Amino acid sequence: MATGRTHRPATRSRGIPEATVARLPLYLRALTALSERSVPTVSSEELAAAAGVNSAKLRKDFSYLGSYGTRGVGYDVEYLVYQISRELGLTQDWPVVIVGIGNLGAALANYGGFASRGFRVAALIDADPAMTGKPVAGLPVRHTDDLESIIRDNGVSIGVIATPAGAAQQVCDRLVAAGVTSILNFAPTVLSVPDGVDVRKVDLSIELQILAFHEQRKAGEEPGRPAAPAGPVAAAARPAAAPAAPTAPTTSATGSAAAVTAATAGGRKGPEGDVPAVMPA
Amino acid sequence: MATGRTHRPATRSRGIPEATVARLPLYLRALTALSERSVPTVSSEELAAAAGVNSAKLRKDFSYLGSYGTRGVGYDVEYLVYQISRELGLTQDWPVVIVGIGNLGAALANYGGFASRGFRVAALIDADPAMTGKPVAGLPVRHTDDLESIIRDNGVSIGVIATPAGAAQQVCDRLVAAGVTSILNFAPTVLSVPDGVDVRKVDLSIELQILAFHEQRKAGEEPGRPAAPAGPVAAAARPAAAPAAPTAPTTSATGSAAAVTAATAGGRKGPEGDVPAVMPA
DNA sequence: CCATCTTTGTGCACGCGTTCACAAAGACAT
DNA sequence: ATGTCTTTGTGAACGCGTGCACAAAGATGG
Repeated sequence: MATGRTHRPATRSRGIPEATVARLPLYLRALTALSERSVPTVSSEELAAAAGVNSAKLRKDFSYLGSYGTRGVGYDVEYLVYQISRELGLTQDWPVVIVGIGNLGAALANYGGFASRGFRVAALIDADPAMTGKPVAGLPVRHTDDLESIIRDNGVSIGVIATPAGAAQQVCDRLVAAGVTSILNFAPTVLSVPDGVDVRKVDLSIELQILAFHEQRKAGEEPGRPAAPAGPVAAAARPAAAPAAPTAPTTSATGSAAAVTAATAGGRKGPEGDVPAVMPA
Repeated sequence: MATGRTHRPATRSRGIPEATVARLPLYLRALTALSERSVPTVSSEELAAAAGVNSAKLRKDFSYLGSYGTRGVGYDVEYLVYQISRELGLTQDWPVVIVGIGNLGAALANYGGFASRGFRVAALIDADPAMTGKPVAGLPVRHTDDLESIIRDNGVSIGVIATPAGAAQQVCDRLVAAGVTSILNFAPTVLSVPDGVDVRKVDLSIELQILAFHEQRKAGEEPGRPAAPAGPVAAAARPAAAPAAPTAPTTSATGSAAAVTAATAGGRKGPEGDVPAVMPA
């Protein structure tokens, strides 16, 4: 999976644990598949296998929603689909805007899984004037100048940011100021938002780095040390040069501290330069 | 953030907790930014703020790597960048293949954040013969028939799946059989892999559904019940019809159970039909 | 109506992760 | 050299999430 939740100290919303909420879409997908096959009921064991989780965990998850199962039989598929959909708020229509129509933004706009889950792309927004009016996925790209009015006219409360890192915080601020209270961030930056606004982050590069960590570990555990079976091409110390042990800083500690503080506290601008293309770094 | 890790019962690899590993890339990004600004040292407090985490957590995370800080001063930026890079295996060159060159696959191929982190796109692979040879992001698309030889010739151990859901498991099986041991899955399916293979999943739809849940909760807590301030357009019960209370299943429980078992146990084929476009559902 | 069998719902214990709070360590000034 | 001040590194407590294991519930068959 991608990264994870942003702050929210496990604020168990209405008694339903965050971990459970994160699994509900998984169950919903499996149930939808069963529903399409006209399967009337499932046991926790079967559904858990389909969703890739433990059956006890699944039952406990469902227990937070209420008792929708029948002992000795299992769960009614249709009924459970409806209950989970309702719990997730998927029985409503959620207008969504996508900001930043590069490669990724276009891919998201073309994504068919939106409408089927109650999400409707209300508008595509990009800062490049050359993009304005150009149709992407059947929608004309709107210019950033219209961001506020688009949000207000459509009652948008969920925004997707697919801009370069450097623009993300600024876009985020404008979205929030216009009334957006949930943000899905694909830009490789830590967004700062006021209380009451939810941010979730998807970061491809982080996922790959986590995989690399485990991959390296696997290779290291192999009997043969130098070359792993299907391991990476051994590239002698790519980074400039391995710095020696920490040396005493040349500038004063307080001096560097001030610089850092200025960069982060005032840091509405992404610390990392703009990423060349589109995807999360 | 996107979704999360797949199985792996918190197998603390070499003493470093999974949760810590997942945060290391975050620290690395913040440190890289500081390095580019030629900041020599950072305190845990400052770095934690830049990475959006608790300072105590950051210090504990670093303590798993060893004692790289200097009390009274902080951490040497360059040295820490090197240590984290090494720990994550980023000082090696990781050849990666992307399978499924639709909108999303193309976006990933064009992503500039790969090379800067030690990842190199070895090949782009697609099943559509019409795509074969067509250049995407400077690389000619290869046909699926060559998958095995590409993996072996380049020593690829990390694969990215950006195919429709229906093809994902099959592609996964071939990747694994050819020697891939880490997979980043963008298809909306639960992949089954043998032990020793890591799978991480990125699922856009799940992220949006989690946001919708919290958004609904916020709207529900507002004084005015029916229409939320910037809430969703109230669409009267979109789903077909709210099923009544669970009715006794018409077919026998054992009958339906068998059907489900067949669908999931044998289920190398995605339970959900192919998604129209490209992105995770 | 009773016995048996299946499957849910949950009490309980365990382990991981987070956070607090502080002692130890070192830099820096005098 | 000594004292002060900053910041790390970590012991310990707490809370959440997971998984076990079982009692309760209900279906099913005789």
